[in-house]
Amino acid sequence: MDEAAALTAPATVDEFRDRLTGQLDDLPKRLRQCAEYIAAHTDRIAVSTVAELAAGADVPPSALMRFCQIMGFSGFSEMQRLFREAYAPGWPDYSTRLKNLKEGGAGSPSALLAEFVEAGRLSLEALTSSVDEAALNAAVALLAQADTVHVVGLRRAFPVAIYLAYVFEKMSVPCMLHDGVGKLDHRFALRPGDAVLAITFAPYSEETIQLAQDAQARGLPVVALTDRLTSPLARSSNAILTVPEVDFGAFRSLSATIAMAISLAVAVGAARG
Amino acid sequence: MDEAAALTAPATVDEFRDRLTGQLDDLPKRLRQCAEYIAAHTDRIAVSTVAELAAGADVPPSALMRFCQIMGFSGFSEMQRLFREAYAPGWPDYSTRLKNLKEGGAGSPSALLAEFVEAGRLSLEALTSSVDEAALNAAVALLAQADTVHVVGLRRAFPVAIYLAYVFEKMSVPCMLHDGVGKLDHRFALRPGDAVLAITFAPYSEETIQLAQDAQARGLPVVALTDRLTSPLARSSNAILTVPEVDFGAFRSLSATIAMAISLAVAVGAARG
DNA sequence: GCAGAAATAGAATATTTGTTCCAATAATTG
DNA sequence: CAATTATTGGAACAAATATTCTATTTCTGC
Repeated sequence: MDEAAALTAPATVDEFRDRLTGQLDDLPKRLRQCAEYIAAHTDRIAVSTVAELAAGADVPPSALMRFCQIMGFSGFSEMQRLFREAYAPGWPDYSTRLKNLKEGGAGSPSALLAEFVEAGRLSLEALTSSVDEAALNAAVALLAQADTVHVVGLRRAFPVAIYLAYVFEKMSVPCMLHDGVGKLDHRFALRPGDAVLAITFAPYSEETIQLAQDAQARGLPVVALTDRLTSPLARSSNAILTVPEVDFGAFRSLSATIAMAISLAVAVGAARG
Repeated sequence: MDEAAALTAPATVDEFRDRLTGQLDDLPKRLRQCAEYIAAHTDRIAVSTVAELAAGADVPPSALMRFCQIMGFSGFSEMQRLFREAYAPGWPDYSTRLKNLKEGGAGSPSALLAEFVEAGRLSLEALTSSVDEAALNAAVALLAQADTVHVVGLRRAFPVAIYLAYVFEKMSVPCMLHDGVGKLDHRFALRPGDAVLAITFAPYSEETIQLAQDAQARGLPVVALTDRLTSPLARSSNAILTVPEVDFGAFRSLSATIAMAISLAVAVGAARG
């Protein structure tokens, strides 16, 4: 009676999402409303009633029931069971432990740690929503074609530059780190066919911007890793990657920046084979 | 009729926990079973029925109802509402977005990014549960008393060492970074009254271990930042901080390590005033 | 524009789930 | 040890919730 696809209910949340996106296009009006609301509020399924979800999607409860059946479940309860069981996430302990750490009192080492952990975590989560996949792919392509990758990043960006150089080395990608040691200026090491990976955050480092401009002027591709699209690097780069780092106090956690950097480096290494 | 405390229901999850631990001691057998089960499975309240929780606690449903009332709620439903509403943040689109990133296919840049983000996040969460507060406080005390802090960390630990040096500098803490540039060995820069902060992870770097041993032999305090308590640094350090970093592929995210390092540095800076 | 099919809304129903109450039991006190 | 009080278990009840059904509306293809 039913369509072939609907015979078996999704057994995991991932399967559920796949089926949802797969069916989204050929669905009548009300059912599509359901699908869209559910897609945007998947997390609430476990803790809501049919009536609540239906109200949220602005459809009558019966429409939502039909939606559940379209998705392959016998009804709402069966669908909800999937999400109630899948709902195990780190929530409980994690925030409790964080709270315990903070109890040492403001300024205590463990309270500080809790703050930095939280800043790092927020940064990472924000990164998943702000990442520009097209720019990331472009950046990988540019660097994968380069003869030598020149990495530049100073001050607070220097740890990231160092780590990038380390990863590139491990992946056998020819890489030169412009570290400013001895105030030596290696700009003439830039050769045709090379590419530059420039990293800087506000307050932007003059030397980094300079090198990026130089490279750009000589026709070399530049990839920028920075904090916003309005960064001074924007004008002189062919691909711009931004990371929304959450600061605590005067210091940034670097978690998101490093995650982005290492992904970039590994992808480049892989693309070169 | 009721005890004074029970007149008003907890308005937040934290208040709930406080009241729970407060009452745990003077509770009859069955109610204590409830309290203990609930304390251990707080996260399941939002997605379970009275019957399920009661079965888990091995008490009849009515006992659990009485427990809800003892806690100040009118009944189970009211208690559940607290947890259903409190549960909004964190999970919802985050894991969705992560999944979308992964959909680029294994090995695609955005899939890699998703993996590294996840590794970083897990590392940070694990850090909150594994941190040894006593060791952390001891480490801060040791470094706060030092004339000069010597930071050493090479290879994959080098980015962390660099960042520590940067933060110490910003906080006006006298600090010397042993960076191995030119293979110069600065071990004779260690003066009485100084302290060493040594960072290394498996495979451990010989030079780092060496410097720590030297310092220890000369009576200087050594703080170790490493991956396990059985690290070779353990023998030659006065305080040992371990970070449980989750790797993806061959590379570690460094998120937890950096969070620990920066907390340590800021706490030391603050302690010095 | 007219069948026929598909989709929809809302009311009616069935089921699950929460809640109360009281008799039975265990603990406490004089 | 008896009397009183507190605690417990389970059955009966009430409320909330999911589900089905059907008349009505909206699409679709000719």
